[in-house]
Amino acid sequence: MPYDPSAFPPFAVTVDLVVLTVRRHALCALAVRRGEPPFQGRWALPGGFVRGDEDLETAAARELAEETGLLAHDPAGPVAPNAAHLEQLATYGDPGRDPRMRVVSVAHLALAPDLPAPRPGGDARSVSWVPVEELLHPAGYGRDGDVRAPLAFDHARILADGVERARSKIEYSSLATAFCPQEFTVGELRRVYEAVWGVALDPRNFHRKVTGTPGFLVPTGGTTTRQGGRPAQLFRAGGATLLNPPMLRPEA
Amino acid sequence: MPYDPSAFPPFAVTVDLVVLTVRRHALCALAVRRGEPPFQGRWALPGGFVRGDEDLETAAARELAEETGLLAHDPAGPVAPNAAHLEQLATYGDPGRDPRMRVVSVAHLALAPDLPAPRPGGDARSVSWVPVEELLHPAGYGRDGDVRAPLAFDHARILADGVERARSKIEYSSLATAFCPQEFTVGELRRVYEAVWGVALDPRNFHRKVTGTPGFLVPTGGTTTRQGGRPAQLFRAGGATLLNPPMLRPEA
DNA sequence: CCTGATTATCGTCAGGCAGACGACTATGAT
DNA sequence: ATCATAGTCGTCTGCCTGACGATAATCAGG
Repeated sequence: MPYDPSAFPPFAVTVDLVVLTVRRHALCALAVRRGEPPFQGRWALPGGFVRGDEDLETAAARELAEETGLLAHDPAGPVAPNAAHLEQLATYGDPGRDPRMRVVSVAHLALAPDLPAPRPGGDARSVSWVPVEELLHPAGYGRDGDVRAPLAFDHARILADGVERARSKIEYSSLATAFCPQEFTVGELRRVYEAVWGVALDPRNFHRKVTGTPGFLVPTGGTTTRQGGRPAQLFRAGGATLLNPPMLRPEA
Repeated sequence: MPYDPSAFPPFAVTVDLVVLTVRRHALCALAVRRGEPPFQGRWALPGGFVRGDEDLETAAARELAEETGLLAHDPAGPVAPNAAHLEQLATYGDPGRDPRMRVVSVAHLALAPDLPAPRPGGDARSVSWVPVEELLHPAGYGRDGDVRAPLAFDHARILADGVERARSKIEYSSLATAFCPQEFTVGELRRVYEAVWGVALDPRNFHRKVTGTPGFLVPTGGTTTRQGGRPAQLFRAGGATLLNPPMLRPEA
């Protein structure tokens, strides 16, 4: 089998984004409404072609910025106020996943805090935060104008993989703080876990766990009462990235 | 930004394989010696181009079979005697990672039992099991004919990612049994963990843990004395794929 | 046959952590 | 003032783990 540079079939390579946030106690994903065939009028994940001289992660960060204005979080640099966690998720390359041509898509997962202004970029397409439940199980939903149809292409599977990655990763890492603003309370962090896992957690045990794990949370000294009730301490994310022992997800 | 099917740069897409096994108490990876530039004479991971009508996982399984004769394990089908675990690892696409052209490589991770005949396929290239320590830290090694040079391309990073995936995944899944033959003893399974993690485990606590986890191990009734000492019970892998609570990796 | 080396297997005990849940605190709303 | 709401601190119990003692069943060699 001698090497022949002309003997490989050409592929288009794209990045697709699973961008997750927590809004109003629900896990939501960024979705764009398709304006043209195939799958015209259906929801799809944002994404685009990788450029000829571009790194995969750079392409994902560029698409993220174009769609949301979010910057990918650089672990080495300073923490930008609108930084998001970004990591590679998986790659999808079935022949026929795009009817137009052979496309291999490197999906990425981004986690962002609930943005005051999650408005789309300069693009004219409709971009929205949609609860993942609606996107993954569209049958039971669809009040008023909602598109009651499954996601375009194989994006339902990509989204499901991204959601499962997020669900399992907040178990053993401090990644849940990526859903929170820079300063947050224990209760707000707990509501992130509850929204992502879809369960209720005991506030007292949760408080003991997260405040007792060294390096997870750093108190800032301030307090807030924005949730009502007794004022709560404000924290920032600490340096620890791994949670040991992990936060256990309750049985389904 | 109107859609233009001709506006994307063409990429070559390959699959690279991190095939791991445990031989003589050491974690080993399958490596091929490169016979031509670039990186002539260096170790590289096995891999090849994805065909035009081929699924990514199919391409990985095909390469695996070509290099080792192993079949990818089909969870739905019967357990073949030479079946290996195969899963997607990550995708590497830096411009310039291959000096010849723009190549995006979808790396896969395969875990195989120690094969009596791990001989290469019909290919003329030199294929060997090499301890991962030698491949990742070549400076301190290299007795007699060994190539004391780092892996070709970005394969050292791919291998490191694959090893880390295997190390973390045997913590919370029953995947370690993929390194064992169909029937194995608790001691043999323990030596797998010790080789992959590079630590010593207490045989008594390990025995209690694995035999006490429901669905992990199924006794076959037979015993063996192939390790010397008192005869040990033989087990098969049970149906459970998730270990809850996980097997804890001792601190480094 | 007896002895020691080797591996497997069972048991015990103390410490740590999680789930269940009681109690108290500090705010805003009525 | 009273209530609803959310936060924070404790207690208790059961499970799991790490450390380690003890026993069992084989083989090698005298």
